[in-house]
Amino acid sequence: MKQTTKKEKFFEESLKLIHEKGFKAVTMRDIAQRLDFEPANIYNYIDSKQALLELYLFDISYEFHDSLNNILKSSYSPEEKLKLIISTHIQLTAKKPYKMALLVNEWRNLKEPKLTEFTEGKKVYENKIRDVIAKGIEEGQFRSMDIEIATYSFLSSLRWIYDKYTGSESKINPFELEKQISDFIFTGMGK
Amino acid sequence: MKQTTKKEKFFEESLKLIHEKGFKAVTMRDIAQRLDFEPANIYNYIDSKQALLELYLFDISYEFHDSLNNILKSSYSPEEKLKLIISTHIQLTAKKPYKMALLVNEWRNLKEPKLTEFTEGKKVYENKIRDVIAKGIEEGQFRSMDIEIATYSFLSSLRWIYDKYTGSESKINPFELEKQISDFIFTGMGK
DNA sequence: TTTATATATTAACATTTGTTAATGTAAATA
DNA sequence: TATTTACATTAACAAATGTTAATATATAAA
Repeated sequence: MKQTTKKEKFFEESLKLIHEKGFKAVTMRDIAQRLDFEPANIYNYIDSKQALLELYLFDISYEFHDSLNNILKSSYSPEEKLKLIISTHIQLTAKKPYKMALLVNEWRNLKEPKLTEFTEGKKVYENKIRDVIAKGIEEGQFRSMDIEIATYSFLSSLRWIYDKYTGSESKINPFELEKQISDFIFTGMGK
Repeated sequence: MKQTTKKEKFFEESLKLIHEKGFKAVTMRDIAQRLDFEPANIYNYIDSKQALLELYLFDISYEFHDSLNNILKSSYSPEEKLKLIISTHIQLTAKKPYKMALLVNEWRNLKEPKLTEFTEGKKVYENKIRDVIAKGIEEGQFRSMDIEIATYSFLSSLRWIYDKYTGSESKINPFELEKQISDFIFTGMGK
């Protein structure tokens, strides 16, 4: 039995609204209307519109960093690490697709100093991925290629996945998705 | 010797501003300030802020559709077609990286009926790509895989490329980029 | 020289938007 | 029962924003 259902509903519906219309396009009045109460009511739950975005973004961002760090701490090979990264990325995205969508599309709307904090974290994350790939090439598990482009390609192969878990269509099985994405990243489309 | 340099400068700088800050975040006063004149001046060049976005978006969108259609009309094999799509996509992106960035990030800010017109076109484009991939699998040029996921993966491998041609860093050679991306898409990262 | 075009300004407008103050009520807790 | 907590309202604000009207000037074309 959940408590404070109204507060939870607020955060849930606001998140979806921001995903649907974009952060800048959503007004406090939009949110209020969706929840069927007056705009002033929102400030019982959150200090400002910006704070709302920050909350969503840093919450999911932390989870990704944390999960990545745990994988990196392990003694798995670079290839196994990448597979784990793919796996946990898809699991997390399947569980929190709307926050993931904000992470991809709305971080630009952060204001300083939060914007810098976020983009620095983003760089750190990407560099960690790049290091795994670099090591994998070095050790001969991956073929020789441009490391930066490989990093971008790898990350972009994961970035669109939230799209499969937002909306009302039947959701794809995360494990099947993981297999398909893994195959694409490691063996490509060719035979 | 170019004519109407001021008008050209307006469209150029507005485009870059929208790319940097996002369409919603850019105000007419921002644009005016960048061009060192008064806001009212903008309306000598364009009817409205929305019209500006529409202009950029449908211009580049048309080029992509046109280029794709020309490739599809050819008698090349699915694999060769995909390679051509990659190639022309990168060439176009290298030539118009800022418009490409808007195409990826700002189309949501279109208003009806332009929004529907755009998203319909997007669907058409993606379906054409899917059909090429489906045919390639059917003919045994590509390995057996989920067609929809392959389509998303293929497209997402191309979607980030504008990032390499905006900004002031040294631009990567498009032909080298094409090789790297092609290799990633067709053979993956593994050996 | 006259005319048309491109480019510019000032001033103001109607809306929209995030936010606050003051206050009330129903439900949960002590 | 008394009191705190959660949830709600009305009314208004200051600032920001897209846009327009009226008008001026420099330049290029006729």
